[in-house]
Amino acid sequence: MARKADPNKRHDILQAACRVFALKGYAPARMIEVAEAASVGKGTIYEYFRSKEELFFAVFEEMMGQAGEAIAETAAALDGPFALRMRKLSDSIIQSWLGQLDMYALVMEFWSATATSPSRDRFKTIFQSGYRQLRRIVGDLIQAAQTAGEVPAENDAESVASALIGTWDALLLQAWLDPQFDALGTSRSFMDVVLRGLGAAPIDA
Amino acid sequence: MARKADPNKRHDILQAACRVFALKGYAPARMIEVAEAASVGKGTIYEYFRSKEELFFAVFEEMMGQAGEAIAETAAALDGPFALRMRKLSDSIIQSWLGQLDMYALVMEFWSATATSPSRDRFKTIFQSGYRQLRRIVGDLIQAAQTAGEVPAENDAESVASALIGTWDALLLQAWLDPQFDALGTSRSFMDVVLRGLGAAPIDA
Amino acid sequence: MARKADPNKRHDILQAACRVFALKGYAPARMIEVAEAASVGKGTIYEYFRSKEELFFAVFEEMMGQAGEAIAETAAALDGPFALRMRKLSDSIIQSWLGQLDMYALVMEFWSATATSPSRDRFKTIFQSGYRQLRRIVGDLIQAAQTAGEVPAENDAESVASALIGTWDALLLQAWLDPQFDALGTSRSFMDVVLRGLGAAPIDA
Amino acid sequence: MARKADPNKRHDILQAACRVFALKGYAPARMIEVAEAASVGKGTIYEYFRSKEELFFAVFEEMMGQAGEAIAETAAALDGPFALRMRKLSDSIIQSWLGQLDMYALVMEFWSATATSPSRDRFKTIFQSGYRQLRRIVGDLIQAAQTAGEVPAENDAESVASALIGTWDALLLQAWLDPQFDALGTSRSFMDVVLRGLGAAPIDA
DNA sequence: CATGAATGAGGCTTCATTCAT
DNA sequence: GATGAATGAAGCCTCATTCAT
Repeated sequence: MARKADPNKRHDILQAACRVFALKGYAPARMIEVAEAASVGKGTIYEYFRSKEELFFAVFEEMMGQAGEAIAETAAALDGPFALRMRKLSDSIIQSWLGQLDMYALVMEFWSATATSPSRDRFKTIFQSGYRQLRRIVGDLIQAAQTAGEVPAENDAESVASALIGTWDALLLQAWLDPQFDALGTSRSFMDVVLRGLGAAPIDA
Repeated sequence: MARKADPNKRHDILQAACRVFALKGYAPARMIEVAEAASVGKGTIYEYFRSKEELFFAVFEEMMGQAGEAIAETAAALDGPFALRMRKLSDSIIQSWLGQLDMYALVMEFWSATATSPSRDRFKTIFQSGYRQLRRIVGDLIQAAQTAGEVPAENDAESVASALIGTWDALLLQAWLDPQFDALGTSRSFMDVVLRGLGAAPIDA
Repeated sequence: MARKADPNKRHDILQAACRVFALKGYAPARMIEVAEAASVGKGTIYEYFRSKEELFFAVFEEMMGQAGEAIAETAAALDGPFALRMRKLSDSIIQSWLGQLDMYALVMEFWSATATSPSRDRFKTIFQSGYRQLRRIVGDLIQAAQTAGEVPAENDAESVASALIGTWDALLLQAWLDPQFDALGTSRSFMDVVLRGLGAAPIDA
Repeated sequence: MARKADPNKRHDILQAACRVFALKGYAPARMIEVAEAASVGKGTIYEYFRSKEELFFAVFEEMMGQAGEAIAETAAALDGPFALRMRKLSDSIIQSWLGQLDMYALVMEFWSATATSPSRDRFKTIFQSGYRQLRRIVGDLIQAAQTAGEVPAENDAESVASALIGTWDALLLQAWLDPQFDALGTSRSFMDVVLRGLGAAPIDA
């Protein structure tokens, strides 16, 4: 990824591409639309990105990186009893995405690219490492609670972590599908069940 | 009379399109590939489907319809105590999709179409009704157990249903992303937690 | 022109083709439209006509033949003084076409085919012989009057005939272009001038 | 700045399209042929014209505009007695078209488009205004002569104008149909008759 | 560096024609 | 003979990419 002179311009283009890809999808998006959205000439994009595909991947990397950082920061700031920490993490993830639900279309495009893009492997790798990171954060949270004796150790922390991540993902998907859907409320109700299943002390008791 | 219309031809084309779209994705898929996969002429596709878009939507409808039927059948055949019924349903869904994991790429194309296709609304409608159906099946299962006193009524059946469905979805996604991922095992571990959280009697006790 | 068994069906198809070609033009007309207009199967057309081109040419031949016959009949029935005969012929031609002005679109298609069709020569030949026939009829009318001493012989009957034919043609064109245009009145006014120019006694004197 | 837009390119394409449409006709003409004739890439045409249809219409507009201008100029330069002015106008029109008789095929395509093109109305409008302009020029010429007492006022100038225009049109058509046909001689003979009919003093007397 | 005019590969789709029934 | 399902050649047009300015 040869970065050219003006890093601002690169970033502008990335931002513009993000909006355009989110709105139209990868294949239907036109390079000219990205150029116009970034207020640059069509040729300028190619000064910063080798191709449409490359641009899309760069958007993907950027977005995943930011999402990962945001979660890592949130996780690092967690405190209080186990159930509360889990609730906070869950709420934070759900809420941050609810605040930019229109970006979910973009996530779908990323998944699609992971399935069928000529460079699907790059997409796959990033997605996998993202999942791995998230799984580790959640898994560590549970294991720490198990080690600390806050919850019994009988459950497989890894599995629960994987499943919870999936649940968040999917609740956001349903929210995106149906604006009426109460993703936050549903996630809280469900987290209560899961936490009880894990043997955690209820939050308010 | 002319060459009698082969009543299977529409279905053959649909099958072929399913394979091609799954393999290449909607936009990169070529009509000629579908034609060749179906062993028909390029023009023949247009005897049965107005356009590429229409063909894709038909594949979507067919697939969602079949998936819905399969789950409805499975749900109708459930018996035994609550925890077992849930486990059976979960296992059935996970296993049936694991058996055709390559079709998951297609599901992602459907999501992508739902986000950005010109006829996204049609996709959205089908997806929503599919989710609604599944939510009802799972929700009814839980409520029946609550009514029967098998589990306490304190939890919101609807929320748990929504979340569980999402979890299955997302576990399969992870399995598709990483062939090493044990979706079935993870789902079982997680279901144990959830069932305990719901207050259900353990399966083997 | 291999005529097949059922001459009625051939005629039906010809009629249908005439309507369709007049309405849509040669290139935009679809064989299926002709088939439907003739209430026959698409393949049936090919039992009677080798190709679309051939069908179009057959329509052309038919139409030119009928037009030629009609004019010949009219001409044969002319009587009275020269000016009256000319007026009658002129009126008859103008009126018969005004009665089927929508067919004028078809004439334009014929001209177009004469210019650019792969078999333009066949079209050209028919058109030329049609013009020749008409020129002879009108020319003979004038020459007969010259011979009979009804008008002076100083003018070139052939030239006047050619020009008059063109005038009728073009007045009908203007009528087709603009439904307000009074082709009959214009032709009468003009014929008066021409007849006076030829030295004919006025019709009403 | 990018490669500077060649201001002639639009015109070059128009010229090329003119040749190709004249030679092959609208429907059989291929965009690639136009591109090659203009020595540009296929896509370049679409930088200047939205579609094949649009290109064709542009050719039409251009041609009608030029023809109109040419006639207006000729008309403005007319002098001498009435009969001479009419003769000059007639000769000028006939001769200018005889000099580019191959363009007559294009005129026929325009007529055809006026009859059957999806945008026939645009064609119709242009044709009508062209006819109106020409009718006014010729009509004014006659009326001026009537006003000046050069010819009696008994004839309808408008009608004669309409008919004469049609006659020129149709004589050129016959010339195009048959290269042997002497359009100029015929038009002169006929003009003599018409002028005599109008009561004009003979040219050479 | 930035630009946008020019390009042409390639896709979707149409439709005249064929031919099995 | 009549039919219409099947076909594939061929065309219009799009749009990512290039490169002269």
